[in-house]
Amino acid sequence: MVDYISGLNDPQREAVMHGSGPLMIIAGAGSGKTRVLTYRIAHLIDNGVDPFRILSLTFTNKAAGEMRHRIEKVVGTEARNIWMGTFHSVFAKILRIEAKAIGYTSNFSIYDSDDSKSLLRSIIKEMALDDKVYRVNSVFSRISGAKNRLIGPDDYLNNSVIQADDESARMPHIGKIYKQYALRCFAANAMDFDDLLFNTNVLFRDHLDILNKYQHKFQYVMVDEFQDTNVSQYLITRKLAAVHQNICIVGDDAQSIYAFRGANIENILNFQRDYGKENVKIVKLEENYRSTNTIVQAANSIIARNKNQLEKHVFTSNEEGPLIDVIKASSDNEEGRLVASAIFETKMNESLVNNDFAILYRTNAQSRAFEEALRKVSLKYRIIGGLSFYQRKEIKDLIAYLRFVVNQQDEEAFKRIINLPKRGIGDTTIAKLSVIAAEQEDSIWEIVANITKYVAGRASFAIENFATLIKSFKLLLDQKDAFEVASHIAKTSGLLKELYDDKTVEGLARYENVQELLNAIKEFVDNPDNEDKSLATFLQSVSLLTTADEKEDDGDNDRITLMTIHSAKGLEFKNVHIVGLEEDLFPSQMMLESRNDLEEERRLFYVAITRAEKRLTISYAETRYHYGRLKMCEPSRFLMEIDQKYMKVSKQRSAPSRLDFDRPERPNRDRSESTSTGSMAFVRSLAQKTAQRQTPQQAASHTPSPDFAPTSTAELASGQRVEHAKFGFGTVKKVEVNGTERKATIQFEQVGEKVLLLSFAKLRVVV
DNA sequence: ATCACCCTTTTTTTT
DNA sequence: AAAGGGTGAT
Repeated sequence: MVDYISGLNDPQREAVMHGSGPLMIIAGAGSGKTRVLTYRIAHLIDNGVDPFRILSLTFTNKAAGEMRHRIEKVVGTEARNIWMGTFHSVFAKILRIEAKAIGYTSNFSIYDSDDSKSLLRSIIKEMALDDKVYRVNSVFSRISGAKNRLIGPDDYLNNSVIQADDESARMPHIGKIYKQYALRCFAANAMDFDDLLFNTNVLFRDHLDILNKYQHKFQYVMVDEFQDTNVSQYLITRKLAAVHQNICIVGDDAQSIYAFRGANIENILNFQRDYGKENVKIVKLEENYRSTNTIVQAANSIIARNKNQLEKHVFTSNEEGPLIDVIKASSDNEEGRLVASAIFETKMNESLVNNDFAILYRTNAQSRAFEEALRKVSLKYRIIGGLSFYQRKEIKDLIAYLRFVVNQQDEEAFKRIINLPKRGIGDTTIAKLSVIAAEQEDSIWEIVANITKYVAGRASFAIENFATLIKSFKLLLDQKDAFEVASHIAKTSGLLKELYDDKTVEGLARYENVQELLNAIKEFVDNPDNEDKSLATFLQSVSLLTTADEKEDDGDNDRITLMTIHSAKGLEFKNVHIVGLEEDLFPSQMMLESRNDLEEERRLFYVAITRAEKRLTISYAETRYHYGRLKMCEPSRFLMEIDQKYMKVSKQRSAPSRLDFDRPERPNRDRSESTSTGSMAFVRSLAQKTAQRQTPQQAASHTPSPDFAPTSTAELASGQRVEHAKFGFGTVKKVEVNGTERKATIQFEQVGEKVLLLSFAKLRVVV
């Protein structure tokens, strides 16, 4: 037997050895939490607990896979039988088994947020509501918020507080939309992400026999990243653990960064209340083994500003380590270059590998500048998250076919494929079909499948062909495996041919992507670990992939990792660059405006800092292209909030850009008192320090950055002078569109010293 | 029915 | 920047 106890410190050992009864582990960043969780499960199995009776909920499927692997090393292949995965994937699996009890069938579809929003769009249109008032995003987030608090459509409509709230937000009909949305999802035999948890709660509430079955099955329940669970998830775990009371939660309130999707820090406090303060064993893991003292203390200095936090003192006995480097760049592109060259230098000086580096940003859109810069210095990188493989149009198209063949009630999949490839079935025809379906009180598929009964003529011919196609695919479902069905569908539907005929670069890439999807299905079928090889199961696993789950490239795996801070949770790197430390970007303006939650942004920064083991570098840019427009940026307040004694200002590596000469006026905005002046003072001090450090040679070698303004747009009117950032190109005497003088939007791009005008179809600018 | 083009809007993080 | 929606031509 592997000795896994002796290497642990006291609290870690306590947590591992704790037998039955509720256990709460408050685990600071880098305190060896995963190790504890792994050994704890291994310890249980060693002591005779059946792996089938252990449920372990993790944050990503990848984390689950890794943990399973580590447990396997200790206890052997038995580890395969542990129930492990994300909340969504584990309960989707249970819902699939128990679907009948709540009126679904086991081949239900899972709507992703695009599907949900598209359905909401249709509903808002059908209800003749103003989509300017009822914006899909806000409607969706309100419905999602309600579901996460276990408020169903009827509860929503009957809740006077919520109704008053909607009233004051001038969206009194959200309840009706919610109700309609729920009905339509049900009719489509589909669940959205929130439904997977909501319906699990419904299942356990209304079917005590089923609840009982799982309560007894799961003798031990573990929940990792407990601070990121919402009420709906919390109640599921509470119900499941109610019989054995062997529930172990691991969390860190300082790393709660998902309140925006309903996560509730209160859950940690509720835990003690629910199981009785005297019954709950609490273990605090406060020693950080990951990072240098500088990094640990700097992180503490950030989080110390938050009012809402549990008492905890994270410390380390690691070495002091280098100070945190601060890089100031004049633009987002320059930030990319500076970070790339800093990584290059560190890598050479300390003989490190690409895997030792990570670049963490607040928003996915920030990755571009770093990608370009890294490519220029030939450093390999990988991007986690962003526009993922499964969100690409061609992939979603094929998946929509697969979904529809598995479940003909899937309305969103139907809308996607009915005229794809083009088969002459337009909006009018689809609208007609919906009308007939409503009249007959039948599903659209029933009408489509028997179209000749209802409509005759040209349109019906195309529909009949479509129906025949789908019926032929359905027949294959029972005879062939998922891969054969999928590749047959890809070929026969005409999707693959359409992409094959597209010989553009993008077309080629799309064709390869579809092949890649087919490969993934092949792998799924060939993988002996998968008991259930049905297409339905494949589709489910695909829709519940998390960003961290994305497949690694098989070839060269030594790569710098680029990702959002959210995706970085649970990971660690020797060298970390946190970039884009600008006010309104990080902390995010939206977060401050919509939820006024600076504390969550601070925790996010805390998470980012604590990813670093040895060296932390923070950077910001003074100007940035944001949604296509050049924006002047102020350094983030977070730069000041870090205890300054842990920071040093790096030498400025390039000249102030020409942008400095013609900054556009900042729009007037009420900045809150002290922060503004404070951060400006900080910038000045940075500038001073920088100036002092600069040698005369450096000052003389200022070269203007070559790639400043990739593209931008400008409104032009007659007589207006056209200027943008670093270049001007004269006065516009006239702007003509089809011979008529008018205002116009033009696009221009700088290539070297020249300015090219783009997008000229009908526009002539006379200078 | 489909396409090309233009204008407007959005504007974070993720299961 | 990118995506959605609308319009007029084919």
